[in-house]
Amino acid sequence: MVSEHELNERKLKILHAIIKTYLETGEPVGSRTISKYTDLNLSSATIRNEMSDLEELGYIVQPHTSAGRIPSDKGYRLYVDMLMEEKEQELNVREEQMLEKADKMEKLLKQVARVLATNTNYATMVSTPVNSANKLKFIQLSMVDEEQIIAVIVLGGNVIKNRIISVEEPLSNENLLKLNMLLNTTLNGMSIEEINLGLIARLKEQAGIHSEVIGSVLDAVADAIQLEEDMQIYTSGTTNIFKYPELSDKQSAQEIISAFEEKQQLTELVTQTLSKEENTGIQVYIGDETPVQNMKDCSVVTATYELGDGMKGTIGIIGPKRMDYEHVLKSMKRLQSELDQMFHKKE
Amino acid sequence: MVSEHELNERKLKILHAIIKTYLETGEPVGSRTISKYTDLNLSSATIRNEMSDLEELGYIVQPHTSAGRIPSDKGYRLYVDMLMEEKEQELNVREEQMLEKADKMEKLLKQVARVLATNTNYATMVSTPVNSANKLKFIQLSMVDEEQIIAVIVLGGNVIKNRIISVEEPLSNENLLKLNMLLNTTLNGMSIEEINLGLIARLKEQAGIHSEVIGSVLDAVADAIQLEEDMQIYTSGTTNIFKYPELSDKQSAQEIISAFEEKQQLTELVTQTLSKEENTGIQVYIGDETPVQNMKDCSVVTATYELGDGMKGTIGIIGPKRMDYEHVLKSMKRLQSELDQMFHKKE
DNA sequence: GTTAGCACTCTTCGATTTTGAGTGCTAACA
DNA sequence: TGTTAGCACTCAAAATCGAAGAGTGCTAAC
Repeated sequence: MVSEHELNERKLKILHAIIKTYLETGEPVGSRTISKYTDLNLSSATIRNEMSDLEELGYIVQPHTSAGRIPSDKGYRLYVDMLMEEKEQELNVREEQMLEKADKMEKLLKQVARVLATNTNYATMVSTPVNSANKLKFIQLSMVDEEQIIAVIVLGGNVIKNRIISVEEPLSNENLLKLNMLLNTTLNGMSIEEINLGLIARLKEQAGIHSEVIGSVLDAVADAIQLEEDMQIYTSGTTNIFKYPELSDKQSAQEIISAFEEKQQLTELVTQTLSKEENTGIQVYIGDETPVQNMKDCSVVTATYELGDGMKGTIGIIGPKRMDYEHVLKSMKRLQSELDQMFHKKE
Repeated sequence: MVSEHELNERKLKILHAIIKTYLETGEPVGSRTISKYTDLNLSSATIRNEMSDLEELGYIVQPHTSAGRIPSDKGYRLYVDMLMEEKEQELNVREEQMLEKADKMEKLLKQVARVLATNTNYATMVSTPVNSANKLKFIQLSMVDEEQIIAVIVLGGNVIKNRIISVEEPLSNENLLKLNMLLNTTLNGMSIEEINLGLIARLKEQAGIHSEVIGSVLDAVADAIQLEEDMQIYTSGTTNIFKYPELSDKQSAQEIISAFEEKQQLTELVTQTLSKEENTGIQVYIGDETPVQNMKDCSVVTATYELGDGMKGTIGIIGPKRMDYEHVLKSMKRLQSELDQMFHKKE
């Protein structure tokens, strides 16, 4: 971690100025620029000396001799942690409207991804909410036709799952009713961890001749309750990466886009994000810090949102390391609170 | 359409040779190459004369003077329609295994997309099957808790939909049973078109005090039965386009990748494909022929697959115009029949 | 400690040249 | 009459060259 002894105030100011201008221009920044556009009133030569020190300390690097300096990962990290001041951001009415319209959760989340992408000019992702400790709320079996039973399973947060179960011979209405009763009274409010072998054995016993149906049902329940399976991830603005030359060479572009298409890696990012419990729920990964290998030349900002009932989802922004962190963090926070409002208005 | 008078056999042979070598190399092909690598035994000068004719007829074009020739869209079209001979293709055991493993439909389709992408080196898409004339098979209402009813709707092909309906006061078990009976006897086997206002009015009347629940339920049914809503599209190998220089400049790449991310355009492609009833179910769009604007510099090959019950889905391959049509068509046909087998084995 | 000045390094950009593939045309040939 | 050798010509792509310019590091003076 950065000690204060390492950098005096002047060095900090210079570093700040370097990073800020680099975020805007994307070009290496030289000593002359800093000397002119800050209120330090130092000559370029002095700046050069300081820059030389900063480079030695690892906060900035030179792409090649006789080029200006650009921030290193360590420099960015310092910037995000200490230097950056967050500016107030006005509400954008148009976005507001876009979000209002979305009626269903799924559409809403897609919309969120899109709004965020157009608003920030980075690539974005939004995961559907999942529940790490999900509880059973309701089970119902019904005969669809002679050979098939449909099991409707409602989890906390009104997540609905269905499974079709095939049986040799139809169950009578009466038996079905009994079975439903049995299942509901026994399993209601239970989480997946609580449904153990002993319980299953007991259930089967009570079900008598229908024990094999119980087995199938419990399999279905266990299957349905697995969260990863049905976490969806929506992405938007992937092609925004082409706006940043440092990411749009074939090699990088290919890696990043692959990660966005094969959702596997994003899933990884989401689970990792959700597992870390931070106070604000917002995390910044710079370069190598990211859990997604394919994005090691990017910065990734994630936020978690909550629905109550323990349901949590993740929003992510992926862009170049010279990302406009102030803007992004601000947008994230706004979205977070907006989603919060929406979901809590609904209930 | 191409008349036979326009091209004698020698011209056809030369055109064939040009296209074939261009498909392999991706570079404009000159007269010398053709004269050397065919059994025509003609000098390059003669070939040049013929090529000049072929250009005048619009089958090939010259990117610039003093370059070789490349096929025009018209040339490709002739090739696909007449010239191409499909070579036999050996079964690939590894793919076979990959496909076998997938247990659920969703996974299977994702797998199909992936296999096809790695096998062909093009970008691929697979749509989940939808039913253009879907019928209601089963409806069941249940109380989840005091204020919420869950409606489970099963459509032909065992497609299951759920809707949650809020009510002011709970329905008694008895009433629920009646309502279920009423709904099932009335609506069973009906398609969306058959559920008209008269029927709805009659239903509401019979339901008595629960008429407003009926209204909500029917809304839910209508909503659930809409096909577009829940057609999913899986893509794979989008980044394969970077393998073809003619598609990997920023402009094109961005357009194509956007189309793959925002599924809107692909949905368009699917509906268009499904609406055209061809004998083999395989279609080839070359360049401007494609329904997807963003892919006008590509060739698109689509195939439809069937599940019975009128459920149909689409597989698509998107690549450069100089696509290996033989290989692609062969792969498509194989996949088609393989999927057919699988789905009919299951039932 | 700060700064002016200067030599030096590298990239970038444009202009120019070179190279090589490929054509079209003409004249000769079978 | 169709085929071919030969040659002049064209043009894109690659290589070469020479500023121009941005920026640095170092030294010496303030």
